[in-house]
Amino acid sequence: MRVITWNVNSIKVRQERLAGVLERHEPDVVCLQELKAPELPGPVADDLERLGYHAAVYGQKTYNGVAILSRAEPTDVVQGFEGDGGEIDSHARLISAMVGGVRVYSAYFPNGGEVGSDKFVYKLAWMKRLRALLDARHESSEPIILAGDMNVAPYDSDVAKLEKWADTTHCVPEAREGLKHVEEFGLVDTHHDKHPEGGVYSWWDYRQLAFPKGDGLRIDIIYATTELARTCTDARIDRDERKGKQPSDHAPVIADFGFPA
DNA sequence: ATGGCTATCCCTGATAGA
Repeated sequence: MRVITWNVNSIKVRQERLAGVLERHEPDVVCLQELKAPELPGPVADDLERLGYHAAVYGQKTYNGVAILSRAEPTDVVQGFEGDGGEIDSHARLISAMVGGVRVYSAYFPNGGEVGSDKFVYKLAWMKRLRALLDARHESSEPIILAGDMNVAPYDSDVAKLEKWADTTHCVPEAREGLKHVEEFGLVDTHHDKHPEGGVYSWWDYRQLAFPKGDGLRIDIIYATTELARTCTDARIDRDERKGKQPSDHAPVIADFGFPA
Protein backbone atom coordinates (compact mmCIF):
# COMPACT_ATOMS: atom_id res chain seq x y z
CA MET A 1 0.00 0.00 0.00
CA ARG A 2 1.47 3.31 -1.13
CA VAL A 3 0.39 6.43 0.78
CA ILE A 4 1.02 10.05 -0.19
CA THR A 5 0.28 13.22 1.72
CA TRP A 6 0.42 16.53 -0.11
CA ASN A 7 -0.59 20.06 0.79
CA VAL A 8 -1.66 21.25 -2.68
CA ASN A 9 -2.30 24.91 -1.75
CA SER A 10 -5.41 25.18 -3.96
CA ILE A 11 -6.86 22.08 -5.62
CA LYS A 12 -8.04 24.20 -8.52
CA VAL A 13 -4.59 25.53 -9.44
CA ARG A 14 -2.95 22.13 -8.87
CA GLN A 15 -5.30 20.09 -11.08
CA GLU A 16 -2.70 19.09 -13.67
CA ARG A 17 0.05 18.54 -11.12
CA LEU A 18 -2.23 16.30 -9.05
CA ALA A 19 -3.00 14.11 -12.06
CA GLY A 20 0.74 13.95 -12.73
CA VAL A 21 1.49 12.85 -9.17
CA LEU A 22 -1.16 10.11 -9.36
CA GLU A 23 0.18 8.85 -12.68
CA ARG A 24 3.82 9.00 -11.64
CA HIS A 25 3.54 7.38 -8.20
CA GLU A 26 0.38 5.28 -8.54
CA PRO A 27 -0.51 5.67 -4.85
CA ASP A 28 -3.30 3.68 -3.20
CA VAL A 29 -4.18 6.49 -0.80
CA VAL A 30 -3.60 10.25 -1.07
CA CYS A 31 -4.24 12.70 1.77
CA LEU A 32 -4.67 16.27 0.52
CA GLN A 33 -4.67 19.54 2.45
CA GLU A 34 -5.45 23.16 1.67
CA LEU A 35 -7.97 22.51 -1.06
CA LYS A 36 -9.13 26.12 -0.64
CA ALA A 37 -12.42 25.05 -2.20
CA PRO A 38 -15.77 23.77 -0.92
CA GLU A 39 -15.59 20.70 -3.16
CA LEU A 40 -13.45 19.13 -5.87
CA PRO A 41 -13.62 21.16 -9.12
CA GLY A 42 -15.22 19.31 -12.04
CA PRO A 43 -11.96 18.81 -13.97
CA VAL A 44 -10.32 17.27 -10.89
CA ALA A 45 -13.27 14.93 -10.36
CA ASP A 46 -12.98 13.92 -14.03
CA ASP A 47 -9.26 13.16 -13.63
CA LEU A 48 -9.95 11.04 -10.55
CA GLU A 49 -12.58 9.01 -12.34
CA ARG A 50 -10.29 8.48 -15.32
CA LEU A 51 -7.39 7.40 -13.08
CA GLY A 52 -9.54 5.16 -10.87
CA TYR A 53 -9.75 7.07 -7.59
CA HIS A 54 -12.58 7.63 -5.15
CA ALA A 55 -12.66 10.75 -2.97
CA ALA A 56 -13.85 11.68 0.50
CA VAL A 57 -13.87 15.46 0.78
CA TYR A 58 -14.28 17.98 3.60
CA GLY A 59 -13.93 21.25 1.78
CA GLN A 60 -14.21 24.92 2.65
CA LYS A 61 -14.33 28.08 0.62
CA THR A 62 -11.08 30.12 0.44
CA TYR A 63 -9.19 28.43 3.30
CA ASN A 64 -8.34 24.96 4.58
CA GLY A 65 -10.15 21.95 3.13
CA VAL A 66 -8.92 18.34 3.26
CA ALA A 67 -9.57 15.15 1.32
CA ILE A 68 -8.69 11.48 1.03
CA LEU A 69 -8.30 9.96 -2.43
CA SER A 70 -8.17 6.18 -2.69
CA ARG A 71 -8.36 3.30 -5.13
CA ALA A 72 -10.56 1.38 -2.69
CA GLU A 73 -13.85 3.05 -1.86
CA PRO A 74 -13.61 4.98 1.41
CA THR A 75 -16.24 4.08 4.01
CA ASP A 76 -17.29 5.46 7.39
CA VAL A 77 -16.18 8.99 6.51
CA VAL A 78 -15.90 11.35 9.49
CA GLN A 79 -15.46 15.09 9.08
CA GLY A 80 -13.56 17.14 11.62
CA PHE A 81 -14.02 16.38 15.30
CA GLU A 82 -17.55 15.17 14.70
CA GLY A 83 -18.86 13.26 17.67
CA ASP A 84 -16.28 14.29 20.26
CA GLY A 85 -18.82 16.43 22.11
CA GLY A 86 -16.92 19.70 21.60
CA GLU A 87 -17.79 22.78 19.60
CA ILE A 88 -17.64 22.49 15.82
CA ASP A 89 -14.24 23.54 14.48
CA SER A 90 -15.02 26.32 12.00
CA HIS A 91 -11.99 25.23 9.93
CA ALA A 92 -12.15 22.14 7.69
CA ARG A 93 -8.86 20.61 8.78
CA LEU A 94 -9.56 16.95 9.43
CA ILE A 95 -11.20 14.06 7.63
CA SER A 96 -10.96 10.34 8.16
CA ALA A 97 -12.23 7.23 6.43
CA MET A 98 -11.77 3.47 6.39
CA VAL A 99 -9.79 2.52 3.31
CA GLY A 100 -9.04 -1.14 2.64
CA GLY A 101 -8.90 -2.09 6.31
CA VAL A 102 -6.90 0.96 7.43
CA ARG A 103 -8.29 4.01 9.24
CA VAL A 104 -6.85 6.97 7.34
CA TYR A 105 -6.75 10.57 8.64
CA SER A 106 -5.88 13.55 6.46
CA ALA A 107 -5.00 16.50 8.70
CA TYR A 108 -4.12 20.14 8.18
CA PHE A 109 -2.79 21.34 11.53
CA PRO A 110 -3.16 25.07 12.23
CA ASN A 111 -0.19 27.22 11.26
CA GLY A 112 -0.24 29.11 14.53
CA GLY A 113 0.84 32.56 13.28
CA GLU A 114 3.09 34.31 15.77
CA VAL A 115 4.17 32.40 18.86
CA GLY A 116 1.92 33.50 21.73
CA SER A 117 -0.88 34.80 19.47
CA ASP A 118 -4.50 33.62 19.53
CA LYS A 119 -3.69 31.49 16.50
CA PHE A 120 -0.87 29.83 18.39
CA VAL A 121 -3.23 29.04 21.27
CA TYR A 122 -5.64 27.52 18.72
CA LYS A 123 -2.82 25.44 17.24
CA LEU A 124 -1.88 23.95 20.61
CA ALA A 125 -5.51 23.31 21.54
CA TRP A 126 -6.14 21.68 18.15
CA MET A 127 -3.31 19.21 18.68
CA LYS A 128 -4.61 18.33 22.15
CA ARG A 129 -8.07 17.80 20.75
CA LEU A 130 -6.74 15.53 18.02
CA ARG A 131 -4.94 13.34 20.57
CA ALA A 132 -8.12 13.14 22.66
CA LEU A 133 -10.06 12.14 19.55
CA LEU A 134 -7.62 9.34 18.77
CA ASP A 135 -7.82 8.14 22.38
CA ALA A 136 -11.61 8.18 22.30
CA ARG A 137 -12.07 6.49 18.94
CA HIS A 138 -9.19 4.04 18.64
CA GLU A 139 -6.72 1.61 20.10
CA SER A 140 -3.08 2.01 19.11
CA SER A 141 -3.12 -1.66 18.07
CA GLU A 142 -5.35 -0.76 15.09
CA PRO A 143 -3.86 -0.05 11.65
CA ILE A 144 -4.10 3.74 11.46
CA ILE A 145 -2.49 6.32 9.18
CA LEU A 146 -2.36 9.97 10.26
CA ALA A 147 -0.97 11.97 7.38
CA GLY A 148 -0.88 15.64 6.63
CA ASP A 149 0.64 19.04 7.08
CA MET A 150 1.47 19.13 10.79
CA ASN A 151 2.93 22.64 10.63
CA VAL A 152 5.58 21.47 13.07
CA ALA A 153 9.14 20.45 12.22
CA PRO A 154 9.65 17.80 14.91
CA TYR A 155 13.47 17.61 14.95
CA ASP A 156 16.27 20.13 14.51
CA SER A 157 17.43 18.03 11.56
CA ASP A 158 14.09 18.81 9.87
CA VAL A 159 15.11 22.47 9.60
CA ALA A 160 17.76 23.61 7.10
CA LYS A 161 18.40 26.99 8.70
CA LEU A 162 17.73 26.44 12.36
CA GLU A 163 18.97 29.84 13.46
CA LYS A 164 16.26 31.41 11.30
CA TRP A 165 13.39 29.11 12.31
CA ALA A 166 14.07 28.04 15.90
CA ASP A 167 11.78 30.64 17.49
CA THR A 168 8.90 30.28 15.04
CA THR A 169 5.55 28.53 15.40
CA HIS A 170 6.94 25.42 13.65
CA CYS A 171 9.89 24.80 15.90
CA VAL A 172 9.36 26.19 19.40
CA PRO A 173 9.24 23.56 22.17
CA GLU A 174 5.52 24.04 22.87
CA ALA A 175 4.64 23.24 19.26
CA ARG A 176 6.97 20.24 19.16
CA GLU A 177 5.58 18.98 22.47
CA GLY A 178 2.05 19.29 21.06
CA LEU A 179 2.94 17.13 18.09
CA LYS A 180 4.87 14.72 20.30
CA HIS A 181 1.75 14.29 22.41
CA VAL A 182 -0.21 13.29 19.30
CA GLU A 183 2.59 10.89 18.31
CA GLU A 184 2.54 9.32 21.76
CA PHE A 185 -0.87 7.90 21.02
CA GLY A 186 1.25 5.19 19.42
CA LEU A 187 2.37 6.55 16.08
CA VAL A 188 5.63 6.25 14.15
CA ASP A 189 6.94 9.09 11.95
CA THR A 190 7.68 6.91 8.91
CA HIS A 191 10.12 9.27 7.24
CA HIS A 192 12.09 9.97 10.40
CA ASP A 193 12.17 6.24 11.14
CA LYS A 194 13.71 5.45 7.74
CA HIS A 195 15.95 8.54 7.56
CA PRO A 196 16.80 9.57 11.14
CA GLU A 197 19.72 11.68 9.90
CA GLY A 198 17.21 14.22 8.57
CA GLY A 199 18.11 16.94 6.09
CA VAL A 200 15.10 16.15 3.89
CA TYR A 201 12.36 18.76 3.63
CA SER A 202 8.75 18.97 2.46
CA TRP A 203 8.08 22.73 2.40
CA TRP A 204 9.93 25.76 1.06
CA ASP A 205 8.63 29.35 1.21
CA TYR A 206 7.67 30.85 -2.13
CA ARG A 207 9.64 33.95 -1.16
CA GLN A 208 13.34 34.78 -1.05
CA LEU A 209 14.43 31.91 -3.34
CA ALA A 210 13.91 29.51 -0.45
CA PHE A 211 13.78 26.40 -2.65
CA PRO A 212 16.94 26.91 -4.71
CA LYS A 213 18.71 28.07 -1.55
CA GLY A 214 17.63 24.88 0.24
CA ASP A 215 15.83 26.77 3.02
CA GLY A 216 13.27 24.05 3.78
CA LEU A 217 11.35 22.47 6.64
CA ARG A 218 9.95 18.95 7.04
CA ILE A 219 6.46 19.64 8.34
CA ASP A 220 4.43 17.12 6.28
CA ILE A 221 4.41 13.69 7.88
CA ILE A 222 2.92 10.23 7.39
CA TYR A 223 2.40 8.67 10.80
CA ALA A 224 1.42 5.02 11.17
CA THR A 225 0.60 2.97 14.23
CA THR A 226 3.53 0.81 15.35
CA GLU A 227 2.45 -2.51 13.83
CA LEU A 228 1.58 -0.92 10.52
CA ALA A 229 4.83 1.07 10.52
CA ARG A 230 6.74 -2.20 10.89
CA THR A 231 5.59 -3.05 7.36
CA CYS A 232 6.90 0.26 5.98
CA THR A 233 9.45 -0.52 3.26
CA ASP A 234 10.25 2.97 1.99
CA ALA A 235 9.68 6.62 2.85
CA ARG A 236 10.63 9.55 0.63
CA ILE A 237 9.73 13.06 -0.48
CA ASP A 238 9.16 14.00 -4.12
CA ARG A 239 11.05 17.29 -4.09
CA ASP A 240 11.06 17.40 -7.92
CA GLU A 241 7.36 18.29 -7.62
CA ARG A 242 8.42 21.61 -6.04
CA LYS A 243 10.20 22.60 -9.28
CA GLY A 244 8.84 24.22 -12.42
CA LYS A 245 5.78 26.35 -13.08
CA GLN A 246 3.09 26.87 -10.45
CA PRO A 247 4.24 24.38 -7.85
CA SER A 248 2.64 24.03 -4.45
CA ASP A 249 4.97 25.29 -1.74
CA HIS A 250 4.79 21.73 -0.32
CA ALA A 251 6.16 18.55 -1.91
CA PRO A 252 4.34 15.18 -1.80
CA VAL A 253 5.50 12.89 1.02
CA ILE A 254 5.39 9.16 0.25
CA ALA A 255 5.41 5.97 2.31
CA ASP A 256 5.11 2.35 1.15
CA PHE A 257 3.66 -0.34 3.38
CA GLY A 258 3.65 -4.12 3.07
CA PHE A 259 0.07 -3.98 4.32
CA PRO A 260 -2.00 -5.18 1.35
CA ALA A 261 -3.71 -2.51 -0.67
C1' DA B 1 18.75 25.94 -14.35
C1' DT B 2 15.57 24.26 -8.68
C1' DG B 3 14.74 31.07 -9.43
C1' DG B 4 13.36 36.51 -6.87
C1' DC B 5 5.54 34.86 -3.34
C1' DT B 6 0.94 32.71 -4.16
C1' DA B 7 -4.09 32.09 -3.89
C1' DT B 8 -8.49 33.71 -2.74
C1' DC B 9 -12.34 37.02 -2.64
C1' DC B 10 -16.09 40.93 -0.30
C1' DC B 11 -11.08 41.66 -6.25
C1' DT B 12 -7.27 47.18 -7.88
C1' DG B 13 -6.28 45.91 -1.63
C1' DA B 14 -6.74 42.71 2.40
C1' DT B 15 -5.95 38.31 4.43
C1' DA B 16 -3.52 34.11 5.22
C1' DG B 17 0.03 31.11 4.65
C1' DA B 18 4.72 29.10 7.30
